[in-house]
Amino acid sequence: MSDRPFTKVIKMLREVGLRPTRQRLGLAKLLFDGTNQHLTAEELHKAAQASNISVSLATVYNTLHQFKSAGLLREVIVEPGRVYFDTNLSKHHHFYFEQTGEISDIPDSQITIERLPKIPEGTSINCIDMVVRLGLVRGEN
Amino acid sequence: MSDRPFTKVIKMLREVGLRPTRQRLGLAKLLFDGTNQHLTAEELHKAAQASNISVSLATVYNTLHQFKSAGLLREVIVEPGRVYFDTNLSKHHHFYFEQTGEISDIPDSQITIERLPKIPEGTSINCIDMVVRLGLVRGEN
DNA sequence: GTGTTTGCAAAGTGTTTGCAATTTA
DNA sequence: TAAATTGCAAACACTTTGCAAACAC
Repeated sequence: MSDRPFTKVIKMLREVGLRPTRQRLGLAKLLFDGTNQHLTAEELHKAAQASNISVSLATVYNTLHQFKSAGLLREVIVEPGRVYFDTNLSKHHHFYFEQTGEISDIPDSQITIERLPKIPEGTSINCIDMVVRLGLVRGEN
Repeated sequence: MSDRPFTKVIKMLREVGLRPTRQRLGLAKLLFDGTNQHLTAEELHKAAQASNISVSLATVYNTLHQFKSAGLLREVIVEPGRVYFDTNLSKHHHFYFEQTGEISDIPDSQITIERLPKIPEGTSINCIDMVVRLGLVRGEN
């Protein structure tokens, strides 16, 4: 850690037009640590508490949506009633472990969508989300 | 309509071990009319009311899950906080119209997943869900 | 100082559940 | 009659919102 550990994050936030408040800096530091993460708002809130970053759950929700709108995060929907936010912005798809609720990335190099369907006139593709749902072999548990 | 319009549906329900109650028959008739449908519980409940099929929303939820467990329906998740049920049981993927919240089927013949990713040891693929999210061209609205 | 952001608590949305009354076989 | 099913209302999980206080520039 340098003596100005927030410099990069501050810059990142300014670039997308968000004021670098204490809460945003704390959350950004947890999120953009260089690893690919898939977190719900509650998980991030707990992680923040564990790191002594004082921030309310409502602010975590707001911040996640601001980061998403700013293009710093992607939303992943695999389960009813729960939204994951993904720090990996590159083209990729997801494994979803149905037993545990865990999500992990599938590198784009490991999967190929060969033919794309004709899309209705007047529409354009925003994105293609693929989820490979995994269970345990032979009904183990 | 024959004079025994429920014969097929009764048989279908018995085959999956569900008693053919008035509510299930009514909902099944709406769902399995030969077309591919993508309905939420609320939508089905409204459709039932419109057809003078008296059934509570709680029963619609229960019935949809029973039909799903019985393999008569598939669940489609494209949006946080809303579950669609799909009457098309054949292999296929979905278009999702982000403006309207509508879902439509992509025939499996129009799309191909070429290489499948290596899946973690001890797991098996339950299913692969692909959602092609569509917007309007050129930011029209 | 001015506009932005935060945090709380309340409200909202879609879904599930407990249980008594009803229905099915 | 025994077991399954229904419907209501309450509970639920997750998320959003209104607004006064706190903060950033």
